[in-house]
Amino acid sequence: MLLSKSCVYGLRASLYLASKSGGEFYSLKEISEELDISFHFLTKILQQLTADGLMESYKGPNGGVRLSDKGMKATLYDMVIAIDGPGLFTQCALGLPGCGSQEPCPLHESWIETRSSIEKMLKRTSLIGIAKEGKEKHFRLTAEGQFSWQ
Amino acid sequence: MLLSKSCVYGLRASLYLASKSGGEFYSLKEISEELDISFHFLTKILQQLTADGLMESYKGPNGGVRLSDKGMKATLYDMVIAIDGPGLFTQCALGLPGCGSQEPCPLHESWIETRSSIEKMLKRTSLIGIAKEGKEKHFRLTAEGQFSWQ
DNA sequence: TTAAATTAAGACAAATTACTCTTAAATAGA
DNA sequence: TCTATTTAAGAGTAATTTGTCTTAATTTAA
Repeated sequence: MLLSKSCVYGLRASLYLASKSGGEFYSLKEISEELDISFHFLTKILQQLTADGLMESYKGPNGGVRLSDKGMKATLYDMVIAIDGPGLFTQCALGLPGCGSQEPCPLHESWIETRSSIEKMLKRTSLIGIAKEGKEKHFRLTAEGQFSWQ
Repeated sequence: MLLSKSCVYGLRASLYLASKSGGEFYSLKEISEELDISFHFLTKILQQLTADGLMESYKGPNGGVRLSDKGMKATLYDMVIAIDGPGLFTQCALGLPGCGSQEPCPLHESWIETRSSIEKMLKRTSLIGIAKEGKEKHFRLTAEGQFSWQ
């Protein structure tokens, strides 16, 4: 798989929050139920995004998480980096540590091109962009499609 | 990671055999040592490729494996499919089962484009093509670069 | 015929990823 | 102040991937 499950869950939750974007906090319970993601697992993942400054959290009744200013400006690339790290965009397709233009593996040239097209795609896709588009096009964020962008 | 470790090992071994291409059998011991891959693990992986008809094996002294006729004509795509399966080329980037042009996830359109560029890259790259090019360009197949295409 | 070399197959172990559970800390509101 | 609600943190469990080991089957050659 291109992205880890953690990353996919993190992206879906980020898009959920981007679609709300009223500045309020949304509880992890609500998010996990709406998106059909394990509550505790999602908690861990969003803690990473909070630690990274892409989200903010608030404890106690009516607490929850929301996108920070940084998070509101973020692209999918930022979210992927925060959760999966930069490996996808830096590593050799054959996993060879010394691979580079100096001493390339057989896939090097092709792969850096493909890899950069993945990177560009994620960098040009902003959370708020999708949230806006989602309201028109009713994208699905869950397996059963129960989530609605309103 | 884009490809599993099994897949990467399988690709590297396939390229190794393509670079020899004399029709002889090469022992797994030799291949695993040259490419610095665990012998038993590599055995398992190449058994898959043998089961898939991309390689042929022969037991006993001077036994080993070689690319079959099918394997000699194969592209990296064929090898990836045989080891990792078609998931990379069929699945939704967000892992949503029902995702498609009917009910797309937010990444659907971008992802099928990116996904197809990965697919095209792997499909246009044949084992023998790389073997030929490797002899000119001395690509690396190992971390330490000890393998030479001759 | 026997021993050595080799792949095949399956059980096992370790590492990583995915997920769950429990307890602690913070906060709001009664 | 007390209780309920919520995130934080960490330990624990399960599943998957990666890697190892042992035994069996096949084949060659002495």
